[in-house]
Amino acid sequence: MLCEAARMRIATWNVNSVTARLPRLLAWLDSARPDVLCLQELKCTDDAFPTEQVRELGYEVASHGTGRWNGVAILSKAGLDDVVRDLPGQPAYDGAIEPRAIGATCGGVRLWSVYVPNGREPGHAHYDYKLDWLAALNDTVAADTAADPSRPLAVLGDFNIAPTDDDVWDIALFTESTHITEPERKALAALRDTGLADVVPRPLKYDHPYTYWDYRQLAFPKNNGMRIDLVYGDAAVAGAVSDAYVDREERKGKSPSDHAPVVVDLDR
DNA sequence: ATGCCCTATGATATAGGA
Repeated sequence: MLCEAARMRIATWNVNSVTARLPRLLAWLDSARPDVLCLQELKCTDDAFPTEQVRELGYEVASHGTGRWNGVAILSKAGLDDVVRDLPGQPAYDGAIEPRAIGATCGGVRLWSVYVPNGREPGHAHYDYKLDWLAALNDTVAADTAADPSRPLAVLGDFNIAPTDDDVWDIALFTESTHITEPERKALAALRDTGLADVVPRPLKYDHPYTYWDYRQLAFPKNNGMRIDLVYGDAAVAGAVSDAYVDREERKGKSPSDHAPVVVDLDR
């Protein structure tokens, strides 16, 4: 059960640099007014995170960033407790534990903001790292669930996996690529086996709820997109969903991220 | 118009993104 609020809007957004996206981020928070926003690809240190400007809009901030790459955060107007940085048992890459996960409890809901490794290409060390990382995520979800089975839980973020062939604009172009391989999709299936469900958002336009469009080659106007930003919720969360959508408006205009926010409304 | 890649960095290129 959601403890503190009957209604709660949660969202996730890979902003591709929180500094470069700051004007759009602040405007979007002010208009969409999520209770909780999970961010990925901050590309800044915690010291450089625009904490004060986000606070002025009523959000508490827990960020986890080390600089040039990666970085995740949770912004909340519904409380921000029991913050955990990194997954327990998170694998290292090239000797470093990268800032790709942060967990917190907001309004009685356990939430994780995750930026799953890209994988580069099948067979690359980064691809094995991606699968190892997903296994650690699975263990984290299982442990969190075991710790308090009555507490709703959701994982939100950039999973860098298209769950089905329909989640990319042309599957024929992906035969040599990551994001669609069986081991990656099996990792998602394992996550579902822990009791989570893929909360599929509705698109605001066209037939597929893509969340990412490359900056190049007119991908957005052509709707050459991918659904890789996902919300995985347990039965309590999935059962409380009253609406879910991709805010593709945020992919338009001046200086957009290449990802759009995914918004999920919960109503018990 | 949704419009032909973007970001941060010991920066005059490069790594990474997906």
